[in-house]
Parts: sequence; C-alpha cells; structure tokens
Amino acid sequence: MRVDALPEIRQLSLFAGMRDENFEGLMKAAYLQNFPAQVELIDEGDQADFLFFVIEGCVELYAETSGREGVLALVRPVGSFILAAVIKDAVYLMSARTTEKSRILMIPAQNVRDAFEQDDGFARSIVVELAGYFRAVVKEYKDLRLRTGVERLANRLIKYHLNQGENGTVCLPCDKKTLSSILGMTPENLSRAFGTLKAYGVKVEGSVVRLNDLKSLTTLAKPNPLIDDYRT
Amino acid sequence: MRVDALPEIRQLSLFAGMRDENFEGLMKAAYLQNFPAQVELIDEGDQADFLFFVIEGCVELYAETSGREGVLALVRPVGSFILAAVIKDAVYLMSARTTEKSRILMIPAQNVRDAFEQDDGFARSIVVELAGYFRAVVKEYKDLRLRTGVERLANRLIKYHLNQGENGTVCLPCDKKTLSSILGMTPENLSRAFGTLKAYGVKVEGSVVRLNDLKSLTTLAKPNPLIDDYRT
DNA sequence: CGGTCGGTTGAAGCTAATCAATTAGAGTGG
DNA sequence: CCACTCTAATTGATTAGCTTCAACCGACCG
Repeated sequence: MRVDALPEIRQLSLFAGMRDENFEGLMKAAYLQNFPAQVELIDEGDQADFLFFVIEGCVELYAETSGREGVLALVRPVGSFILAAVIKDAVYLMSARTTEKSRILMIPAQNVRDAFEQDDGFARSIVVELAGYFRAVVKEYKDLRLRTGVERLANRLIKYHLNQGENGTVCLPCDKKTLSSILGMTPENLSRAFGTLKAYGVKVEGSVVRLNDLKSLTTLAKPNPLIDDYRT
Repeated sequence: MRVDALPEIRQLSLFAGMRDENFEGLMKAAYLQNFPAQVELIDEGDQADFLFFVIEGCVELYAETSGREGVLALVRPVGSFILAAVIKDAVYLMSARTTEKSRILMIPAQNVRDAFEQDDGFARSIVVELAGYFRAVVKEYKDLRLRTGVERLANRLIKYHLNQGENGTVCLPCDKKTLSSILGMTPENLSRAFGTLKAYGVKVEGSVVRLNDLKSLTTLAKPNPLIDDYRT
C-alpha cells in the first residue's frame, strides 16, 4: 500500500511515537480491503496474523463458547483491534465480523512485532494503547458484574447522550439486537428494559431515543466515572 | 530499599528487559512494608501513587458501585497490580486490600513512569505484561458473560486441578466467601453450586475438594482454552 | 401479495440474589 | 476440658432478574 494513502492512520496515537521510516515499512506491508457486511474477519482461536484497523464501516468483536455468543465491542473508524494477540504472537480471543460494508486495513502481525522490536517510540505508544484497552475491559467487566440490565442500559444512554452533545436526544449506534448483546442481555430483555425506563422519561422512537427527564434517569442509573467515563 | 533485598523481583518478566542501573534506581525509591490482614492498600478513584508487588501473603482486588461489591482477582507472590493506572497516570479502577498478613513492595508511580521513558527494554517488558493482563481480563469477562455459575465453578475446579498436579484433589486458594465473589456469585449460591456438582463426583471436605469423576465434570464444564487457559 | 426481518409483548421457567434460620468450626477464656 | 463466642458455611423459603418460547406487529422487498 502507498504510505500516504491513509493520512488518518499516521495521526493515530498508536503511531504517534513511531519513526517515519518504520511507519512507511508497516504501510508498505499492509493491505487495504473492502468487505461487505457480515463478513468474518477473524475467528477466535486462530493464530493472530494481522493487526486490524477499521477505516470505514463497523466491526463487531464477539466471542462464543458452548453455543452461547456475546458481543464484546463495536469498533468504528478509526479504531484498531486485536493488538494484544499480535504482540503476544498468540491466538485471537475474540472473533470479528463486519456489521456493515467496511474498509479494513490489515498489517501483517510479524511486521508489527518487528516494528515493536526496532522502534522505541512505537513500543511506548503500544504501552499506552494497551493500558487504555485494559482499563476499558475492566470497566466493561465491572458494568456487567455490578449492575442490572436496566442500569446498564440507563448508563449507556447517559454516556451516548454526553458523547452526542447533550441535546436531549440520543442516536443508537447500532440496531437494537446488537445493542442488547453489547449490554449483555437478550433483545427481548432490552425491549423490556426500555419499557421500564419509560417511567424515567425515556421515549424510544426507532433508533432515536429522547431523554425527557435526565435527572430521574441519572438517579436511577447512578453513573460512575470509574465505569462509564472513557477518559479515566 | 537495598537493591538486592529482593532478588525475586529482579527475576520478574516485567524487569527482564530493564537495565541494571534503572532497576537499582527503582529499588532505591521503593518501600517494603508489612501489613496485617484486611488493610486497605488502595481505594478505587484515588490517583495512582504506587505500583504494587505482593512479596508475601495475598491481596484482593475488588470494585464497588452503588452498594454492590465484587472481587476481580487475587494477587499472590510474586505478582504486581495496578500497572495500567500507573502508566496512564490515572486513577485506580480497583480497590485492593490484604486478605492475610502480607509483605508489599511499593514503587512510586512517578519513578516507574520515568523508568518507562528512559529504559527501552523496560518499555517493551511493560507491553508484554499489559498485553497479558488485557487478555486475562477478556477471559474473565467471557467467563462471566457466557457461563452460568455452576459452569464457572466447574471450570475453575478443573483449572485448579491442572495447576495443582492433577492428583484428583484440589485445594481451594481462599475461603469460600472470597471464592464465591471471584466467581461472580453469592456465598449461598456457591454452596448450592457445590451441591449441584455432587452429581458429577465433586466432594467438598472443607477447603479440599475431591474430583472423583473428572470425565463427567469436564462434560458439564466444557472447558475452553480461550477462557480457561492462562497460557493462551 | 406473501415473505422475511427487526422489534415488541406475553407467559412460563430457570438462574441467581435476598432474607432468615441453622449448623459447623476455630479460637478464647474460665 | 468445657462452655462461650464469633465467623464461615450451609439450608430453606421467597423474590428478583433474566431467558426462552411463542405469538404478533409493522416495515421493507421481491
């Protein structure tokens, strides 16, 4: 691939500390591909062959065991995934599929590891990146462990509301089936949870949600920066 | 502290790539302290002031929100905790308390960050360490999300059995109250889960558990290396 | 028009938490 | 050594939370 094909990649914090020549080397080895929706990009258990970036579209990370499946995260532009497996030269712990037509950048894992060995700035950027990932999963874990389904939904709505400009409405980032899985519940349960939140001023209109009584919703949700704030 | 006071620390993979003079600098700044049981070492939400190591004893990492509490992990010698918060110069996401009389090594966070900036080998060791932590939490998350309480217990017993030499018995690493919280259930529920596992050859004798029918227990548990194997 | 799919609703059942009571064990002091 | 106490652990009854199965609705599409 050409080095300057994707200037937004070079801007990522992951590559902030990397020397130009090493970045160029990575990009030359990389593949940029378009995928339709619902394509399996990786299968948990497979050896980590590539580091992935979502340039356009959306990718869903999920896992399954003995018949049960759960979505762990959605990755949107410009986000990476599977960095830890690539660094450890291990198998993927999560599967990934596109949820919509997507443009994906793939860097061969060995090139990433070589760059990690050779480029001190890159190594430091990876530290910060992984520390952030780690803390994000810890928060997800706490969310799932310490809250009921209704509370998780309420807090998620408040979080989206903050990220979307606090104008009283929220646009859901995906269909409700996917949202339910992200929140660790069934679609039926999400539907009922929205029903419960009616009493707290939550009005669902398709993929738009109105928050007409943020105060009472917040009282119910008890948002906690150590779980909900992406910055901490 | 004297540099050679704790040779086992220098052996840790976290310091494997570190230059001697930098390690000495860290150790000189470090504190080694003895604590009785049930001492709060850190409080979630506080700024990360130290990187911690358990030299002797045991530390419990836990979190709470709106009245509910859950143990996330036990740390035993020689293990570190709170590395991600130290590196990101952020607040702790988990609280920590000693569960028994313990000897704890504390390195001031700023010294760790300075060493991270100055020592390339240390930076790379941190990458590997954090990647391992990240994958460990992802596995915990999957365990909690995709399995019932009985399944989590069954798989945990099988894991302990493997780690303890596969001789048909398992020694529980902590009291049952703590174990229940690690497994994400109440003590009552753990007790009932053990009751359920009787039918699969599991016999509880205090803190020792006999696995008399590993085959049927395994059939029930359906262990998955992508959740249960600490190596992958 | 029938078909599929996302979403909702209802009923039933399961898993787990809660509350309450009891038992078992470890340690203490007489 | 025995009663006493404190806590861990268990057991039973009840309730809450969530899943499952089934039916249904409405939108979109061939």
